[in-house]
Amino acid sequence: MAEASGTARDPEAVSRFVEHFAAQLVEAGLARMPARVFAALLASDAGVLTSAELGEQLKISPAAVSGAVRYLSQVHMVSREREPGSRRERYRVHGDQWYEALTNREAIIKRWEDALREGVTSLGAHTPAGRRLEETLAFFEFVEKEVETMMDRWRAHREKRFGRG
Amino acid sequence: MAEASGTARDPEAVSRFVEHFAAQLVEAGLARMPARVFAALLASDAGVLTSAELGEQLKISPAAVSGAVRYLSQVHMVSREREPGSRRERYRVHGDQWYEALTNREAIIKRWEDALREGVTSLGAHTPAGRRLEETLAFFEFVEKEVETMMDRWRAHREKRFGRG
DNA sequence: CGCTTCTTTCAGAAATTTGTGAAGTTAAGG
DNA sequence: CCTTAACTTCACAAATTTCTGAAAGAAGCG
Repeated sequence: MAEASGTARDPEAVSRFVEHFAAQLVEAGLARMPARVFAALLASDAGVLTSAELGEQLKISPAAVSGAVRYLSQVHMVSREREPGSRRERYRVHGDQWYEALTNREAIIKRWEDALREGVTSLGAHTPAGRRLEETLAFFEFVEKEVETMMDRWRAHREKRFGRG
Repeated sequence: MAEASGTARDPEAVSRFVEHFAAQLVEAGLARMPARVFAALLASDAGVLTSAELGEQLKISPAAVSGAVRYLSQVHMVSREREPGSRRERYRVHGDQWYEALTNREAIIKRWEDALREGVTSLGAHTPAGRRLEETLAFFEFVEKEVETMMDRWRAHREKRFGRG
């Protein structure tokens, strides 16, 4: 079907993957443009693309690219680089760092925990509702700890299977 | 401020918690009405509320309640019960089952994995992009396994700390 | 069986979100 | 410094989502 050999990539095959994977990300709650930009980076051979390349490949305006990458770098799913001696900006998925970011819903979990703690206090720790909130809180605290050790195990697993990036 | 003793609950304190916690859930990607309904259930003493109670407490129409609980039970965050000999429906957060549901983004992860596998094939497993997708896939497969054992550990931890529900 | 009470469905108004074009800003390179 | 290439910001039009009121659909109870 596609001439998958040598150096040329089939842009259609790439696009199919990008749109399909982006759709899954959208379903999981990511906004559309960030999802598409991220998928495009993930599917690029170098793991790096310029704004212009992103805009062209995804058929979106510079403004849309700008908004998407701003979001993505805020949540550390991509990093931006200035290619020296040029005003072109480049965006990169960093193999490692992005799924670390995924599990780093930490900021979010922390806020859940804060809200729950407040609830326990204001509803009363000795009430049934208070106790339910307390248990929920305990769950998140537990998960938080576990995720940390899980990522350690992943890094070990990864190195064994793929070598040090 | 609130008469937090005895039996009466301060509706304002409850509402404050409900809206605050719901806001966090919304930020994490949940739709507004499901978030509010869920928070209300979580903050209720019995862990159970009828449609009418939800509508009244949250100042929303029966239609909105209906839509929210349909979604919530689809993703197993609440269960619905028919109180026998009445056409009142009741909705419950089940202590245990709901955070199991939270970690059961399984369906979603599975679809991510499918999309990634497709990408590996169509971009070529030997290409740089293909290899990146492969590693990402490996990460999700790893997480999937880990989450399972984590939930086992949680159940043990929970029982020790809170007793069997 | 019909009445009544509760829930669901549906069409549409209102609010929100999204993506664009155009103007504005920054910095490289003469 | 001035020009120019690149990115960003902003206001707005379009698309989408959200919630409601109203009508239709179940199911207990007489």
